[in-house]
Amino acid sequence: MGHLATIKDIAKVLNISVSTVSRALRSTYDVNQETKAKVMEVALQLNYKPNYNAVGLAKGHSHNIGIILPWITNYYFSTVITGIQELAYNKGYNIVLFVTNDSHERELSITQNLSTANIDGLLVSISSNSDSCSHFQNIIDEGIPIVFFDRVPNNIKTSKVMQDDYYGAFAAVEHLIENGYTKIAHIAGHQGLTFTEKRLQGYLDALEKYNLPVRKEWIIYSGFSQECGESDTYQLLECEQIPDAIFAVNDRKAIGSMMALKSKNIVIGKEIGVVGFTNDPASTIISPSLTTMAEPAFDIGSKSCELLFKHINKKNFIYEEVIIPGKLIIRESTTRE
Amino acid sequence: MGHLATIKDIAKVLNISVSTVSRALRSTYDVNQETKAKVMEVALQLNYKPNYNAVGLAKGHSHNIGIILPWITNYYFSTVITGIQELAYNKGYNIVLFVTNDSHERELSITQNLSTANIDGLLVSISSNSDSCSHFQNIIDEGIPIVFFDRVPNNIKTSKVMQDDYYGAFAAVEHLIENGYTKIAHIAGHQGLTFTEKRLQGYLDALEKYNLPVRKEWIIYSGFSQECGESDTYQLLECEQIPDAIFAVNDRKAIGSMMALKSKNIVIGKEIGVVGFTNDPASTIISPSLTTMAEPAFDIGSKSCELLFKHINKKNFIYEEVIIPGKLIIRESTTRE
DNA sequence: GTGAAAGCGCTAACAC
DNA sequence: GTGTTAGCGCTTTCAC
Repeated sequence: MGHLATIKDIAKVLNISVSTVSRALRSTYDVNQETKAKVMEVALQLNYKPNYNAVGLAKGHSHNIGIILPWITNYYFSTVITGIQELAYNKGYNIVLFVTNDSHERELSITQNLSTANIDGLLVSISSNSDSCSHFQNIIDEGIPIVFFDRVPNNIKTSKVMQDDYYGAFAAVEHLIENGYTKIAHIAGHQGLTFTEKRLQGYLDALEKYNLPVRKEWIIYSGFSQECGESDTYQLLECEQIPDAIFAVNDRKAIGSMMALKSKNIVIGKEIGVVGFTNDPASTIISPSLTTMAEPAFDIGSKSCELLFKHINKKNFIYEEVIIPGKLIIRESTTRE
Repeated sequence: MGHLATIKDIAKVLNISVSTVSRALRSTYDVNQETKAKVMEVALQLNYKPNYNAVGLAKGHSHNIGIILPWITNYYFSTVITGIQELAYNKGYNIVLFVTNDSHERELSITQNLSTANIDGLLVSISSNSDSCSHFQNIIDEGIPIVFFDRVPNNIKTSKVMQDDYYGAFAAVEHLIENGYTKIAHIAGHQGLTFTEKRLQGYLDALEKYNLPVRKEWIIYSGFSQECGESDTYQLLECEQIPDAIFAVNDRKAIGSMMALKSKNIVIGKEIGVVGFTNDPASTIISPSLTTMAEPAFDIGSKSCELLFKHINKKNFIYEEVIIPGKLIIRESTTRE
């Protein structure tokens, strides 16, 4: 207790030098098979674990990757993290987690206090009101790579991975149209966020393709919460022309919307169709079940992590923007009869 | 780019020694106010960030705490992490996250590969089938403190923080009884887990208090998933005596149970009452809404973290077991008319 | 194939 | 109040 075994201890036991031990442990350079075997044995015996602080200091990297995101208490982000975790674990990297609570100030404070010496790379999903992203550019300039996922800034040149927000939205709205809905509203997310804009564009283009009306009052920007979905919907129900379908930027808002509709005794599907985005498990719990564009959250996580490792391993790795398609899951909320 | 500022750089600029810089930066010992101000200024100018690898090496600790838990993709655990994160952030600690996927093998591998030199303490919720917990005892013996939360082992002497599983279950079942349900079943979690046993005991004692029958076939152990809740319920419906209420070990199982009941057109509340445990947001999304014992997930996280810091700061801190009460939230699933 | 020694960035005696 | 120096555990030239 108290004293952890070091390579010095191993060296002493075998009466060899620390450098040999170091080499043996990492099976690098040419080291005698016998010596190596002995080193391994003693290491095991002494319960030796490398001190990553020391390794990091000596080698100039840390074995850590950081994740910065708005929240973890929802299906999407927690699943992304699980995907990241899986890959990082296999590569022997540790994950250091930072939660911004979707606050730009917190995001700033986190990035400014981040000791870049302790993080080999960063995976980030920016907060809603991060119009300026210079704090991330600074980090990149300091030499530590960043891969953005989901909520990506558009003025930084680095790898990004996203679900197919544009076609996802397009397909969701097209599905609504194919099912006979014609007055389609969109309850959107925070204005300014790239994916919010892309989903909006998909919505608009689908309407245009089918010559359906676009009404300003049918497009409402607000937050991403269930509550926002609820209040947006009440607002929609006050419109001069009441829509017959709602495309929500995510499932939480779609669910809020359904709650509002149910409270007004509006029959979902028949009177007003609702389609969401995510495929949150809650979409099968609510009744009627929610039609939604499923997001490949786990894959987004593992793909982001994969790209990050490429950046870490070869600097000047050409950045990539990866777009992973979603999958429309048709359920009851868009069924008319 | 490339070169990060070090205390040496600061020292060079001001033509003073590194130790003065070091002292000034940490505002420890007595250092001239003027010198200190200058150091701070240059540090800011050079965008100096301490290299925690080096600090860790020199001081023998790491600024990191680890979290090991089964999953993060559910309301409870992700909220606990958020609570931990909040406290850790304020104390300037980083969080290193490990997910076991509820696999004992993974848990073992994580703990065995854990370099204890890089973690000052550990917060853990054990996996379902971790009957043996010697791997955690080993870590404690190596000198790094552990605080367990929620899923705690009972053969390790260290701080633990839990919701009040026993009284929570007792109160939930008592609520059922007060509402006239008399044939109450319990769909439990994995056998062997402390909290599973405590909730079972609360259930049993409530029945006993009111002289209600305990039937073996009404108590089903299985996993914690919604699917398990569903299949457990189908099994219950096959019983010779069909229960008129179900107490589920958690909300996910309760929801699975409700799905099963709904598929059989059984009117929840009226015919069969259901009560859960957690207060997962899904409990208000499902219809009828689910009565549940709310768990103080966030507080569990921050309290665990607080205790861990106490252990870290004074070794031989007497361990504490903290039990945080829950709160019964009555909704429709236990309303008879 | 192995050892000696310098050094990664920082802290902490110990001098003065 | 400040400087000098050793050392944390490891990697890595450079010798041999």
